[in-house]
Amino acid sequence: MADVVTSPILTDNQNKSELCGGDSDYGSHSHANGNYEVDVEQPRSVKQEPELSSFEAALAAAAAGVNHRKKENAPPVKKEVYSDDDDIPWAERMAKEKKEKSVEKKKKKRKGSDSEDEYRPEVLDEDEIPWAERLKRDSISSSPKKKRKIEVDSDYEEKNVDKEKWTKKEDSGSNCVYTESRKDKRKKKKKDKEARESNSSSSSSKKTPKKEVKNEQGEILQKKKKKQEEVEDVWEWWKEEKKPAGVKWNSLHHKGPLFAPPYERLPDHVNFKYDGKVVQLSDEAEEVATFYAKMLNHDYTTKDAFNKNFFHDWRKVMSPAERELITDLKKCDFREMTVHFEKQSEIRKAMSKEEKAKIKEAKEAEAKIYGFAFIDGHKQKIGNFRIEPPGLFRGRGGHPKMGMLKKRVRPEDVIINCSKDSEIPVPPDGHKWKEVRHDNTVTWLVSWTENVLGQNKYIMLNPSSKIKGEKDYEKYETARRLKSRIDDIRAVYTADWKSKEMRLALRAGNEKDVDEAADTVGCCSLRCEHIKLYEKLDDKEYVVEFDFLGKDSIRYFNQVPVEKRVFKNLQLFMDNKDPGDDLFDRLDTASLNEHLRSLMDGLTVKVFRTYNASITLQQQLAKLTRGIASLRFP
DNA sequence: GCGCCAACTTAGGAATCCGAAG
DNA sequence: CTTCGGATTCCTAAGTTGGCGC
Repeated sequence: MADVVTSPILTDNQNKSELCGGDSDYGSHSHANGNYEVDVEQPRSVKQEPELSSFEAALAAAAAGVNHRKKENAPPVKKEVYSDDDDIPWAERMAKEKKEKSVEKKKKKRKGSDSEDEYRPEVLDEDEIPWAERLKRDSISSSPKKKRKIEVDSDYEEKNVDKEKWTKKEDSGSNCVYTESRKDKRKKKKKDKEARESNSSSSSSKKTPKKEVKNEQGEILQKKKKKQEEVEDVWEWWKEEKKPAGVKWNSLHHKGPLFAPPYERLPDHVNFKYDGKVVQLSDEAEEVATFYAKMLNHDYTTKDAFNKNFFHDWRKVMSPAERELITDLKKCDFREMTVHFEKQSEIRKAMSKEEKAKIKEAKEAEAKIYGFAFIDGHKQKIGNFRIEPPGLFRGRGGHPKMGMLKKRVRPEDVIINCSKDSEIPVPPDGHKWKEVRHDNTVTWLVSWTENVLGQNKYIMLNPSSKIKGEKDYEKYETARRLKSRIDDIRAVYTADWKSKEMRLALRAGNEKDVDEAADTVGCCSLRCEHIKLYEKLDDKEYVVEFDFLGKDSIRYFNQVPVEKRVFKNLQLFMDNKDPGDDLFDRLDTASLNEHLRSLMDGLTVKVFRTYNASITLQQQLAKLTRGIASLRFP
């Protein structure tokens, strides 16, 4: 069975490797046996996240009295001494234990043997050896075999190539030709095969014109050749020496960003009407009006905040005369524009194959120029080489800024990052870059500041690139280390909980400004109003009910029976607080992660997410592929 | 030490592709 | 051939995290 936690190969470039965990529900069940069932019946509007244990960890950290940012404002945590051990505030016990542990740790360190950070399981099973090392080891022990594997169709190599949809092929001439990924080719090959068969077996059955078949056959040979060279060009960066800390590249060369095409005015017969009368808008005002017209049938335009923000920003780009005339959005009639765009999209859909192919070709030509960067001499695909076009900000949930105008990005807004000795990308005619820098401690090629939230946006490499792959690799290695430590770590905070654990699936949750973003929370930013405590609910005792908006304003609702002690602690946390107060006022993501790092080097909340998603995928794969030998990972 | 922010990852939703069924 | 719906890809919003400056 494929070892998910082991292999960076499975961290595919669409971030979907975590999908298995991401869409499944762990939170609503207590998994004493560790078997996480995927619950497909979870209502879509109420989402449960997979990072089971972050909440426990949060509680642990909170209780351990970690330093926090809002200490001054926080009401003092009630200190009570209980005679019954069962009723001693968990927070206090944790603090005590932590102290004892740290003393023990120091003792151990003095002995000079295994410090926590250098923890190694006694026996390394295959799982615990980093994938790269295993690969190296394998290549040493059986290098001829390995070499053959690369040439033949091994799963491992195939996945790598798949990740790279387009790979460089040095043609006999100086031109670089890009071949499609194996996956795509497999599909094409299938088609080709069918075409050939139908051609050779019966000349009468002509599904495709003869001329075309001939071409395709020619292509097959070429493709075979390409396929071999493509494989040779896979950059096996995981076998290379690592760069010094902080350095992300030695040389970086690219063509800069591709800007959105300039605005083209609507045809004369498409009109905007105000108060029933046709109004000729200026270029700027018309462009922004089209953004709204394109969204007229979308839910967004029924939202007050969206309309208000749009109208405010639209009026800003109007000419004084327009601004004087157009004062009420309700009197604006965009329908002709909307109909025009709908027609256009229908025309696009109804285009002939040839026309579509032409457009595709033109896009590919753009991608050929702008879609690649050379990093340390290797050609790598760029993730998003097109600069975001202007439009209306589509904030999700109840975002207060939805509908605001996202302005057109000009070269003067753009910072270019490349190596000093490289050919510096040329800005469009008559323009200048905001800045050209040569910072090899970051991975972005281009950046600009977006005007709605004032945040930086970046052009970065595709997930299949070395830079992203390496990070992904690290991520899974950390998750793998967590696999060997998870029992210890859980034991730290569940020592007294015996059988029942309070396992939840929550994000960490950072503080944020309610005026700047939707009011969503995670574990660390939960407020008292987000939980309800029931001593008894239905037939269960000590039930905690969670009801809040998580990431993307997706509602999280869950009722979890917990250990009495956990329940009492939550009661304690809620004591003397208003509904709007932070539940864990002594906790934030920084201190939580600091605490986690003390348990394991490199451990953060996110690692639990990766770990849980991976282990779930592994378990599900094991369950569903039992006995299917052909699905074995090499 | 704490608050802010740059840099980076993750994931929702729209657009597009693609294949099966009618 | 058309229609439909699921899969895939693209785009970018919304998170997390670590480091830096005050």
